Amino acid sequence: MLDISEVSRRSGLPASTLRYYEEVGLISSAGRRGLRRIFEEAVLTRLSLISLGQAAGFSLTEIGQMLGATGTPSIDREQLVRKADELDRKIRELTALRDGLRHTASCTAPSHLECPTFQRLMRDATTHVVKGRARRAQDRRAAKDKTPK
Amino acid sequence: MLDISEVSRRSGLPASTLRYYEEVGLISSAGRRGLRRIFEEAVLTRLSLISLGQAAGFSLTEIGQMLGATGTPSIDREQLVRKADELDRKIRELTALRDGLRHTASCTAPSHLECPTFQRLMRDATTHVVKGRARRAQDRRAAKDKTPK
DNA sequence: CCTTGACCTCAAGTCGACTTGAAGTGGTAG
DNA sequence: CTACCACTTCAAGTCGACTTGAGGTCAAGG
Repeated sequence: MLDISEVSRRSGLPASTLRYYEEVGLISSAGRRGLRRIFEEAVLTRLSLISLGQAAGFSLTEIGQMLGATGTPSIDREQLVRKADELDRKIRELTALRDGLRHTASCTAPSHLECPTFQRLMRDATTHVVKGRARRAQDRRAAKDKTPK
Repeated sequence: MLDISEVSRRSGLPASTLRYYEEVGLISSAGRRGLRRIFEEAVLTRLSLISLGQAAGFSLTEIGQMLGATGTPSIDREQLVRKADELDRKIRELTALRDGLRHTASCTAPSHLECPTFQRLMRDATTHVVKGRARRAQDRRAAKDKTPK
């Protein structure tokens, strides 16, 4: 049983963030001692998963879904596979970008923008970045229409 | 020479975003026809680079630095290499996360949190996520101290 | 027993990256 | 020539993810 400062110390997250996470249902405390939250050790694992998910570019909402909204961390397998595929795409993008940067750094062409290798890398990598952007914009509009005010 | 709607169409970005990018100095227009902005073709390349950078998790500010604040896209080679290394780290993180997800999806253990493979993947991957978080928090505090109000 | 300080709540603030809306302007089709 | 409408500006709003601050509570040490 850990108090909030202990969780903070061991997770590296400020107490304010832990309270916030509890408020939005990402973690839960095992109860209170007086006013004070007490946490189980398991929360540390959950916090690791959250940080990891964030590093992967998922929103807290998505992470909440992946971890199971309600306490128990039993997860929808199909959803996991979808997320993994998403990550695969992202990794390919980043790899292309990294190669692009490396190439640009060592390319002796007068302007790397003229280099065909660079151009190809870029075009490849950008295609579905834009698609993703368009999709998210669409999602936003759809959400807004459902809640017209 | 393209007008803003043409750039919007070909880049997939709303006109409002293009104006915003110009305002913050990420792109520039070749001039005006009356009130209306006109852009060179080259802006499309630049916009691709910007989207790419975003997909890689860089802020617009960082992207501005990478692309060269002032018009010309000649870039600091050393900075490029640093960014590439950063991407390498991020790619490794994401790969670990992806493997973790895949493993979790197929693991038959009663709870994947008890699976040693999963635990190792997670611990490995989270370590410097937390470091990065701490660093950014530190940066914020430093920036605030310099501009005490 | 009383003070201290780590914890609490709740409202408001911040930051990045845009979007939205109202009100104005001017190139061009009819 | 004039009406239309795509463009413009500028201020304000939004969203996610937190942080900050004021004011309150209570367990433990002196």
